[in-house]
Amino acid sequence: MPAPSRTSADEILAAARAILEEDGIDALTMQAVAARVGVRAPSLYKRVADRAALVKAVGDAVTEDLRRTLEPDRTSDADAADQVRAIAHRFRTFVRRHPHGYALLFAPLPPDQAPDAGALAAVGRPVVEVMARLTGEEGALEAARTVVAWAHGFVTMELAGGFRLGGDVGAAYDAGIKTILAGISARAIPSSG
Amino acid sequence: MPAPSRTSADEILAAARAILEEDGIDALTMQAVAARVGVRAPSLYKRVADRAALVKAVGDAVTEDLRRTLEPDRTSDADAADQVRAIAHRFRTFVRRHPHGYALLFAPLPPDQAPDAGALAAVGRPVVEVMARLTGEEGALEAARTVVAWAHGFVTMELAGGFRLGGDVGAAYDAGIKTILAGISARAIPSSG
DNA sequence: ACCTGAACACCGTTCAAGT
DNA sequence: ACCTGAACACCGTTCAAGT
Repeated sequence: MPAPSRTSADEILAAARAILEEDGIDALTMQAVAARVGVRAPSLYKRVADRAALVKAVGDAVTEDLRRTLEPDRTSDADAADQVRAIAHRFRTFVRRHPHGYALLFAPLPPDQAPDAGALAAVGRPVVEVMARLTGEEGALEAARTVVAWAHGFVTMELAGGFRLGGDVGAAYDAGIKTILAGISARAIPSSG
Repeated sequence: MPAPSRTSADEILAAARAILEEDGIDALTMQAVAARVGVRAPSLYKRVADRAALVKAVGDAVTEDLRRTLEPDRTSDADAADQVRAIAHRFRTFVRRHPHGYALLFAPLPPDQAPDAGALAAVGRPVVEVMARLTGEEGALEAARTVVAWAHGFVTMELAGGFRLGGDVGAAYDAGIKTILAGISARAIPSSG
């Protein structure tokens, strides 16, 4: 006799993400996920291979959300530097809203739990695209990497409490990106845009 | 009848660090540490409060090693920009030699396992010190934060595999720091040094 | 076809009992 | 004093048995 499904892979993934964001990675147990979707832990294995696959799926979902968040506004007529600043601002807002999710993307995880590295690398593509208008195509990738590394480092250290030494962290963030952009301009011959 | 000690807090800490560096944080179990020092797991509780305290001690020890690694060479007569580049280079070398240890410093850990945030923040002090010669005292802290955030972000993404898209990563690192320093120079009025 | 309790391996931790 | 086996709570995972 067929027994009706009481949950689904999507519901399990959503529950896992909610638990992660609320209580962190250590709280993301199979039993907690099962309780949240209303089954017992063994039933989860009908939908997901194991906990590692579930953690990976969560990381991949966060990656995709972040990618969408950073998509450039191609209808904007703001100058390229301002568009980079806008992307950087959306990035920091995302990370502050999803601190546990973002931390998962760079957590020291065994390979079977780590999110797809290619997809994660592709998240920075909008920055390369906009940067090409500041540096030309040749220098765009390197300049984008510098901006992305700085932004990632800044928010990671902010989350870790490394910037408590004073002042307005948001203002420091905007000052930082202006410094980076100034360095990029000083070292590149801008093209038309 | 007193029983002789078969291990010590120092030996336990060293064993924990070795296991972390060899096999990562998930391999750092009380049983693995106990086996390495030649006792059973319950005996560890005579020397360390619990696993959380041991993980924190490992992180604090890594922090202290990193702090020593980044100390500026105060006898050097290299110009300030070259000294910043030298510190950045020692930083990347340290992280590549101790990837699991460095990852631990920014891992999403419960508060009782996280390394001391104040000590971690103090690791960047040499950068502030040298930067003051480029920017003056007022701008040194902000400029140092920008360099530190960028360097941290760069190596973190390098470890996560985010820079596979090609080329010489070491050269990209040096190019990045030159860009940052150019931006700092462009936005600051240098003092004498 | 899916769900469940029971079972197993593993880990952190406590504690009474050994020396 | 320190060490140990046994025990407990917890977690991931498998599987035979239910519907």
